[in-house]
Amino acid sequence: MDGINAAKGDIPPAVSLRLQTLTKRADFQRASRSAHVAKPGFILQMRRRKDGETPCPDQIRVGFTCSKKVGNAVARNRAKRRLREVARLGLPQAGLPGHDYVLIGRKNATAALSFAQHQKDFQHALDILHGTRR
RNA sequence: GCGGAAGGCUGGAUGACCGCUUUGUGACAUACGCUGCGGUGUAUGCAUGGGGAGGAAAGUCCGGACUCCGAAGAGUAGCGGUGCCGGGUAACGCCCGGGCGGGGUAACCCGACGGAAAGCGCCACAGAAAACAAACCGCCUUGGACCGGGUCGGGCAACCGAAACCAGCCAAGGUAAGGGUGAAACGGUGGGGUAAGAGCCCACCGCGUUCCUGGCAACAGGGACGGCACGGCAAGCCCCACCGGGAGCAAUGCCAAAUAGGGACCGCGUGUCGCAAGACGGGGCUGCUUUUGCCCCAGCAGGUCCGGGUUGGCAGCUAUAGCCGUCGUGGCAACGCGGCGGUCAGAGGAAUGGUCAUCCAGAGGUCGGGAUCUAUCCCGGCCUUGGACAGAAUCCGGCUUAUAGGCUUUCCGCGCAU
RNA sequence: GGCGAGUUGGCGGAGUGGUUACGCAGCGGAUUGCAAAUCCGUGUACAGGAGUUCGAUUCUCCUACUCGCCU
Repeated sequence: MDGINAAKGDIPPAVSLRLQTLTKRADFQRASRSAHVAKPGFILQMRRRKDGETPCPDQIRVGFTCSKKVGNAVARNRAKRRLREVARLGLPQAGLPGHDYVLIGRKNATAALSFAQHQKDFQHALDILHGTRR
């Protein structure tokens, strides 16, 4: 273990409430094979990580992605920014530790729907995935 | 006032709450490293201050900087590019000025704009002929034969004979004016000339050669001569002039981690003198040659491939061929030179934002008023709607492509008034 | 991000400056008691836009889309 990775592993538990961003293609592919909920503005996927997969087992990780169907680079980046804001405001309180979440942007709707509607849909989708609502 | 032409600038504004990234400061907290135990370095958090997308950031079409390939020097073969002339520039296929050709009433716009008498190739169909010209029809002359018409003679007539007048036929020759075609037909128009014709001759135009004048040049103007000889295509091959070594920041260098530090093949190769330093010689180094240079000469180093591992971090990485503003100066201009002031994103699955409110452009509807022959236009109120193209990825200079609108300068044509 | 290649009927796939082959599929007919196989016939294409040329699928430029390689 090098010094940098060792330092990350010793971070106190309070810091793990922060969201970490998914970057690896493999993580996205694993998430796509697990449970998902579709909303007009986005698709939410959730996966429980196996033990020992990351140094910090209680961390919530989240990823954002948009296919080329969403539009050009400006449209894709705008969709990802809005989804990132939704996750930043809602996920640290409502998310379960040790899980990976992936938000997928959809054509037109992600940019067009109101922000309050997105937040409502996000909470609803989380409730379904966590099993507290059918 | 209407219609146009050429540029330049701009590319929503303000506020509130919540965030991201970079950087300065702190003597604050946590972790780790070093320690001479005084400290010090790095990372993270916290507090506070500053910076944070474009005119095209795009396409990757050109030119460079930079890095590696052998130090990127010279010549040459091949390949690729550029292509009127002069200037600007680090350089360019870019920009400016000029020439020539084409378009437009004009302002102005457009042009891959060297060479087709160096050579090869192609020109389908149609047409007589598609490239050193030739001669199918036609026109003309001469000769022959005498079927037809006409003429003449004989005969009442049928008919017979003569001459070679007309048309046709055959042969020899002249000619290229005319000929359906085609993208393109071997100078054009007019006159003379001729058997018919023809640059055969003349005038003008076009073309070519040569001389003079102006211009740095492209080229322009004028004179003399020639007498048609020279079709098109070079974004077909090619010739001429000039330019270019190849690859690209996922280049390249360093650190850490991890695996079995593994296997196969190729190339070079055992030199001489000297105690040594070194010298000589041999071999290798981008298609080839050459100059200098580098490496090797006893087992080290080099190359290719296979198998396995990693998919991390740091540098390169953002400011100088700088750029921006302003003043002076040289130049028709592009641009150059000098002074002063300012300094301008550096992310890395990728920040530069999210939400809300108000305002300003804009569009639509409606109401009221005014102008006008009408179409319509102007002013004010209310409601609704609504923001073009588009996101840095090593960095610069260009080109090209996409783009709702708004502001502004100069010029041209027409109409009206003076 | 950088570099390179391609686009021809419904599908695959040649081609070249002068009317775009061929195979499979589709449709119609023949054959058969009915089908399959076989035979005959038939329709449908040069990614889009400019330029060069008498003429462009081909040559040149721009635009759009697709695919591959490089850490």
